[in-house]
Amino acid sequence: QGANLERHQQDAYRMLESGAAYRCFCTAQELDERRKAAEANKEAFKYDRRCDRLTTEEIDRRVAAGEPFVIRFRIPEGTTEWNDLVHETIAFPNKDLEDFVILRSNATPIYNLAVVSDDIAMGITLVMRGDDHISNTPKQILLYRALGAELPVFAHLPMIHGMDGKKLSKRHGATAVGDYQHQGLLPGAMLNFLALLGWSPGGDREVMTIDEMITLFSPDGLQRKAAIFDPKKLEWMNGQHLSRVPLEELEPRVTPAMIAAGLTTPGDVEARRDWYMSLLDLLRVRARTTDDIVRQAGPYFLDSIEYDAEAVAKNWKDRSTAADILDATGQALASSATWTAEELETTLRALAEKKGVAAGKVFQPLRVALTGLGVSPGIFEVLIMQGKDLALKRIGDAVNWLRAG
RNA sequence: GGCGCUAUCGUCUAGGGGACCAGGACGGGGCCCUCUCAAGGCCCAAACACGGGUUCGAAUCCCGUUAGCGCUACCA
Repeated sequence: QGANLERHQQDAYRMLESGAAYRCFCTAQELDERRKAAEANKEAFKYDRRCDRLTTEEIDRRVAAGEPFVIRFRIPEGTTEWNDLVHETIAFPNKDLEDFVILRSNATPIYNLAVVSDDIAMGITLVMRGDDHISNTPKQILLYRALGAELPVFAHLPMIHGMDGKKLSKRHGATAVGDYQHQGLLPGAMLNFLALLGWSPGGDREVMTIDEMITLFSPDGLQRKAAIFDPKKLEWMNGQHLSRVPLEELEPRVTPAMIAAGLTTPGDVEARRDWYMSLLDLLRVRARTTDDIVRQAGPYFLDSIEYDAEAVAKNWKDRSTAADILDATGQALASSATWTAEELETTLRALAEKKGVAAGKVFQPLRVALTGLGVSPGIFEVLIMQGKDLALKRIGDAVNWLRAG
């Protein structure tokens, strides 16, 4: 830090000595007043270089008197232009630039000096940043030249705007990346989504892994237009990644939330890892975030469940009918020997036929008994994931609950 | 105000003079699949900002207008 500051100061004084910069004794208040006056007259304010006209004696006298000063960079005549990696040629007439401060009166550097000085020191060859820095670029180029350094290549990427069309920033629409992670978004999905705002591999390619994006990348695909951040598409993108990512990769991103929700423990996950993995595989299909997975997971871990009012109203409309069908279902299932999807299906469909009702009239009440919800993965998969003991217990509980009410 | 950047469906975009009465995706609507919900499949509505050029021919090239955004500090 101290070494950097020292270098910044040295660079500023180097420009002062070479005549590329000069001391300015105008105070912030004075400048502010002149700026306001100009604004009142509807004139564009630009520093009038009055301190550049000071005589050497005058400057020496004021410095010796301990008067505070800043160092200003003197904009030369001409035009400053560069070949931007994404915009091609961008040119600024120097007359529109003003003699900007590079070193404050407290001897600390202003941003433009600091970046240039640092980038030179670090040997930076490519500067990629947001479009909002385009107007800083001519000033920085002039600084590179005054410092006798080689220019890096500049690439100005489009901004990302919020749904209101305004620039997203610390002050506007800021969401910490950690928040997105807590919302159950996968890093790969976030990166994929963000990459597509401002870049396209060409063609119709959209869902990509990080490695794929890297191999597909080319500056030609860089966009010039600002993009609007659409949370809906981000969510969709996350759902895509959720279903495609290898299970082993997904597991560590879900388990902490599962544990935090009190559904399981590290030891439990370890003990029945195969079962746990197939549960994740089953639930991720209809999830858009890892949080969705956690929300759906309750019925497979908890001892007892709550019945969703809506699901009950819809699928257990008539309590005694529901209790009877569930009772019969429980009995049919109890005699199942293999507990495989095929056998379960055969058993339940046979039951429906025997009762003279559509299969759904058996499946839906069962779904509520098993999960408490009207929505879940396929009923046979639920039965298998829960296992015979738990499933039969759930059915028994449901029958009791229905007959008690 | 000055300067700069940008301009294809609501949104992200493909497109680089004829292959475009403009393709894909999100979102919306409908259908199929189906034990529910997703996923998946199929279909529909939806765009080249405007005006001038250049050219045999412009979404594509040039100019202007308009609009949006950005910058305009002893902030970064």
